[in-house]
Amino acid sequence: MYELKHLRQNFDQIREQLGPRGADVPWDDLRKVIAERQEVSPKLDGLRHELKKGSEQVARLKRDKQPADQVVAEMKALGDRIKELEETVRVAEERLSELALRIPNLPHATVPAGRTPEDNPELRRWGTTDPLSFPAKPHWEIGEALRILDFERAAKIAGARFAVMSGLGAQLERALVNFMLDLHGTQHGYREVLPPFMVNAGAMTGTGQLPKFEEDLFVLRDDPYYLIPTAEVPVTNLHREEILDEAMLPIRYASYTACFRREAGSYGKDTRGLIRQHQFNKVELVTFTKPEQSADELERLTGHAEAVLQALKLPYRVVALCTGDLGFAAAKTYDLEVWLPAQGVYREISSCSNFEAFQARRASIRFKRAGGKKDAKTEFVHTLNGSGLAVGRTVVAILENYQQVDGSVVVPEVLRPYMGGIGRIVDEGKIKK
RNA sequence: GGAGGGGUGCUAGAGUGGACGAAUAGGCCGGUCUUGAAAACCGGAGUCCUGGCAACGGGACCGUGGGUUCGAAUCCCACCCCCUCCGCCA
Repeated sequence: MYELKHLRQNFDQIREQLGPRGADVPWDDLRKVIAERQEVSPKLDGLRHELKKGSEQVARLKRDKQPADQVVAEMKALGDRIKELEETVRVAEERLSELALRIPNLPHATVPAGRTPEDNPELRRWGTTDPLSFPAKPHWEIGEALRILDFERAAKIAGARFAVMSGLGAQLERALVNFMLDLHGTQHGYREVLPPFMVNAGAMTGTGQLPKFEEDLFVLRDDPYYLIPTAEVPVTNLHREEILDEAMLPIRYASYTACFRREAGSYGKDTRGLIRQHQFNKVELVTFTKPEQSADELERLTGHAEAVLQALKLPYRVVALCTGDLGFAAAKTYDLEVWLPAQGVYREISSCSNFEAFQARRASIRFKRAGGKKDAKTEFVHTLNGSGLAVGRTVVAILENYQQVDGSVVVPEVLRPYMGGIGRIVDEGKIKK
């Protein structure tokens, strides 16, 4: 209902501001269904009012031992009429939300105009990208040679786009998760959350994955659950259908989860290595703020993700997504791209977004101001999230940036306490190639 | 998976098919009293849709969805969730 009201009151403005982003939306159908609902709904309320009065009259008559047959007959007819109208309204509202849930978010005013990723402006760079003193190898070659990454056996037990990590590779992954959670928890003030890795359709709708992107999700065959594509889904939906106290805001969560993505439509892209997997680990930052805080919060959250890269001494740059590259639910997004020397490119390792009230409206996440007037309405919170960071891609960056001429990989200093003091990954030689 | 018991407001917890948007208690907010507080007393409070500048109206909401009825928190059906016991299990 929130969606419907918002849409009805801002219909033309939304349509106009969306511009090409709203190209898929059947605006005329929408307008028609909204009008229909607006026409029938008050009628229905009126009839219900009559029915209520009539029924009260029946009660009074019976109490006074008076005949009520005539009123009962009238009310029966009225009841039938009401049932018809209820069906009409139900169908209209169903159709309405079906259409309305496919409308993307409006870009924030500060989002740069553009059509493709090439139009994304670079905001800043950190670290140096001097070439190595020897030819840089891609991470899959490094990992397979060290026997910490095994794509062949992963294909045997699962399929394409899966990896097995073992030995110090598995330890590196685990060290990164712990390091990131500790950093965000202790230094940055986030509360750690470990949610279910499967959710229901309601949660997926709340954050915007459904109904439009069902083909990107893994679905269970016999139970009504989806595997989460990101911790954003379970963690944002933690407060679905809640009215929060103003004093609770901002709420900041850091959450490790595995993430599952079908990657339908990306055949042939990044087929080698760990870049694009069906399952990967990620530490996600999710925050809820008051509307006036969300712009600052996005900068802050992005900084927290950057802090991980800086601590690991991995070179990166920050780009702002242009209007054409912005995701469905986001109002504004910064991507963090880490330097990969083998390909000589920056690759996305974190995406930090402000969704403003888009998800809050869908998931009904509201708050009430404390000092407000008596009749103050509830307001929608703003939701944000960002990877802090994608763990598999961080392993990629470490393998490639910390590789040595002898094929070993130096462990970044901040991770050593998490790896029993080990400073270098070498081939342990225990597993047959 | 089997058997039984439950889901009511911020919480606990009542609720014979009609006076129930819902008793009562606690908590919360405002006030009186007090140097201040506590206690006591008085008062106030839900969410959503909708009409109206407003005052103030109308409607919906007792896990969810159907059904019976003039009328459902209350009766019937299905589903979901929670608790207890049994089975299975990391």
